[in-house]
Amino acid sequence: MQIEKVYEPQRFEPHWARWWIDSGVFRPSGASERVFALVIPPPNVTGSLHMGHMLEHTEIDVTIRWHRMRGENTLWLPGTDHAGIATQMVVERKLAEEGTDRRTLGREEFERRVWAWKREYGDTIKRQMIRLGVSCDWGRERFTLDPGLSRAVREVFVRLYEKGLIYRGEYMVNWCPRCHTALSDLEVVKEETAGNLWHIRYPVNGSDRALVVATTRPETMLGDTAVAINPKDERYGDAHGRTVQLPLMDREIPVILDTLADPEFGTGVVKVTPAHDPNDFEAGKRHNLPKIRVIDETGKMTAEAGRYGGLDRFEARLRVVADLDDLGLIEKIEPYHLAIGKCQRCKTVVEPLISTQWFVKMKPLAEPAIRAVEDGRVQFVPENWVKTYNEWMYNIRDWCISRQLWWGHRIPAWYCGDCGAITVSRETPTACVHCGSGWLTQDPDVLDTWFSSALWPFSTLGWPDDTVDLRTYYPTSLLITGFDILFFWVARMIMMGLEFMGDVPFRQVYIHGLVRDAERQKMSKTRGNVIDPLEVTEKYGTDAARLSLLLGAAPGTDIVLTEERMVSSRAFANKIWNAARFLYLNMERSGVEPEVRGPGAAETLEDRWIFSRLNRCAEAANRAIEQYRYHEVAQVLWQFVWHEFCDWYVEIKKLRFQDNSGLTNDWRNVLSVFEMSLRLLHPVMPFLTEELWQRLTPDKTGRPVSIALAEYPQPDPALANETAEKEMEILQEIITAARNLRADMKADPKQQLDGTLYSRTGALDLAVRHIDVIQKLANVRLELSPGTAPRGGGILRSTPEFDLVLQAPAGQIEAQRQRLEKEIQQLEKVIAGSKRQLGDDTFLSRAPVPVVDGIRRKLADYEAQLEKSRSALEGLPA
RNA sequence: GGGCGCGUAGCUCAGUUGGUUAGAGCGCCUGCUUCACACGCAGGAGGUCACAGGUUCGAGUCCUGUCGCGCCCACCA
Repeated sequence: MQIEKVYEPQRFEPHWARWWIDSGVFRPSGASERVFALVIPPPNVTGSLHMGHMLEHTEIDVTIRWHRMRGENTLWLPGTDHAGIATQMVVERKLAEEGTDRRTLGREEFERRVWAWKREYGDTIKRQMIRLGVSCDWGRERFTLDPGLSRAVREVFVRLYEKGLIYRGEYMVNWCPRCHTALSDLEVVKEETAGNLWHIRYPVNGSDRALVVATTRPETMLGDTAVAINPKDERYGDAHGRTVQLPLMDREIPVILDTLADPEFGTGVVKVTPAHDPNDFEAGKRHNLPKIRVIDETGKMTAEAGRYGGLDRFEARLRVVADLDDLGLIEKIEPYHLAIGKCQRCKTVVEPLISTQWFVKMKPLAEPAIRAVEDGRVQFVPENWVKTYNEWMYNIRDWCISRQLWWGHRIPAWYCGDCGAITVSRETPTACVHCGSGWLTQDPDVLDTWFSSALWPFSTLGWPDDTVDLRTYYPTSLLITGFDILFFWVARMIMMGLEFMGDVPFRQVYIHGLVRDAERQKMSKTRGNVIDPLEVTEKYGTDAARLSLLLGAAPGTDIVLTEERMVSSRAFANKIWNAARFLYLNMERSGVEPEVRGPGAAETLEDRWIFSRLNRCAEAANRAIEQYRYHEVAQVLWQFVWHEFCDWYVEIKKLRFQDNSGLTNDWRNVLSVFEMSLRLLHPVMPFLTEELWQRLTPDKTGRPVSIALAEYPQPDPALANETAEKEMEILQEIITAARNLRADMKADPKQQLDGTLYSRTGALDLAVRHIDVIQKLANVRLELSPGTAPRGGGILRSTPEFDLVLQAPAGQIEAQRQRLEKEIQQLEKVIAGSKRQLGDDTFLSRAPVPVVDGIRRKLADYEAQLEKSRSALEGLPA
């Protein structure tokens, strides 16, 4: 058998990757357990894969594999970033045709091309989406891809509309002048920016005085239709009922009394621009003020802005300020920090504009969703996300769902050219429902993508039809996702699920951390600080990348991902690989077939021990996955495989193997433990374990075709063996003590040292039985003697169980002296601590008995140990 | 302004319900090319658990406050 010295993941992953993906979309029948998850982008669509996805998919994948290996059927619902994934597929293919490596392009250029290709290859994209089983309705292009989802979207829209929960209204919306679309509140990101607060004088008509208003956006003054003061603000009593002259526009506008003005802030006087500020808009409604739009959809000043018309809004600001300054109307300018809203997608400064849009009334939908979480029908892991969820749900605002984009589900509303009324309909209407006219035009807008995403848990199962899938799989059991889309998606799925299915969409929501880079920055495509999964999986292997992510994935914490971590994960993969290499090569040498026949009799201590440890490991791993403690899974397996199986078990077994010995019990047990370890590891490191498992069992008859379908090891009380664990522990202590002494005296590793092991306990008998193991692993030759070590016999290390004395080469006792002195110091410290506790009556009376007993026992050990160390120190030659 | 979270070894982080001398990986130091693995083996150094109080027989763990950091939400011009 040829096995490479170093594990080269690239050689094995592509083959299994294909299987991995295919296996994902498998539909069980009569499922008992359901898993609800996002699609894992196929490896050939890596363009859309980033570390955040990878973490999410890894956690999902671990969970799915675990369930499947436990014989529980899973349904994995492929999910939602259809357009993104499909586009990336096209782009990847296009690049491959061109022979361009996407990594040489750079993010920006890549994104640019994605957008270009999106338009150019729209048709191909749609076909690809069909292949992926995803769906999208390309609104502006007027054809429908997936009748299912489109139908569900229209159904929901119509039902909500008929219930009065969807309405069309003129409101202030967040408008992106670059994307030319309205945005929901959530799509606006606030950015702290240094700006100015301009104080502008507005002369009061029929009076000498002027009202000074403070504003951060002077250009909007062109659209002012009032000036507000607080009714309680005594400073401006004389201005009540008067008007002011709006500078630059020479318009007379009223002074209104409104709580909009906060006497504490600025001058206490506010300019009111109902067309360009949400607060002013509300105030304008209260006072029936005209709304003058001075900025248009492209961010340019309108004709209403007089001589500033046509100017860019930022240019206009400079001109307005300059002109006001010329007129001597600038009272002062103070620097001011403000949060400017920007478009999440393109970072353009958002412009609040009055516009007619479609909205969903959220309060009636939010209330049942709040209750569902409160009474535990939906459970968050970790639980503290409930607070965040509630915070948002209790303060929820109506949701602007119409978008002026060219992709998306088109709004099923038609306007009548004759009577102007709206017809909302599931099917394309032939006549206006109000006047019967046939002159109908569909609303050109499309829906927010999150609108259809919110329907995903049931639309993917066939809703609105009453399908078997729907009845079987709704509600699903688990959603794994990031908190960044808690509001965008999770909350809305819960609301829609309750509204249309009458039940929650999922029982549990596991919320993972965000992936951050070494500088603690959130990794995101737009920020450009991503570690490219393509690169790292190629460099370190997908298994190593997965393991690195999992090791950091403690619930409730973010993940800092560094290359160092992947280096060590790769080392672990290599360690497993080489353990296998050792086993397989030795099997050949021994004439053993590389297959597993199940464990043989556990005749030796190390066998009883490793089975007991394996059992504990299985127990911990199962529990950890069940509780979504992925970091613990990884850690527990790492510890067991490396530091128990490799470091001790295999090392001991080396002494047992002889050439051509055939299939001994030793072999059967080693292989059995290794094979079970592979199965335990499989969800965490699928490729490596699959490859090794296949090599281990070349004859597949009677076995699952893949390790992914093999049984996940479950804890078995019959394997637990306290005695073996305790004995092995002492054996390890003896060996470690000997190695310690060797290191202290700087012994040549090749030189076998003589010594004596003294013991009055079972350790002596243990040592007698395992003297070969001790002598080989520590490279010493020991005599065994009952009793305790005599003074001055050599250098010593002792435990409550035994004293080990080695003959020190001359001149190497100084290290021993220092070590003993330090040890004595430490012991004195802990003895003092224990004594203090045991001397305290309240402690004795209140602490539980086992705790007190434990400390008593420990104190006795410490004291015995101290005695030995002191005596050893005194026994050292001066 | 409101809410959430974090501050533990040089670095990145664990530490389930308070209970023996606080852990891991990386890095560092010492010694080893021992025929599975230098992506390795053996050994080692390194922490007043941010600070100050409090509860308790006992606090890294619970409570209060302070300082520092991060995130989310919010219509104060």
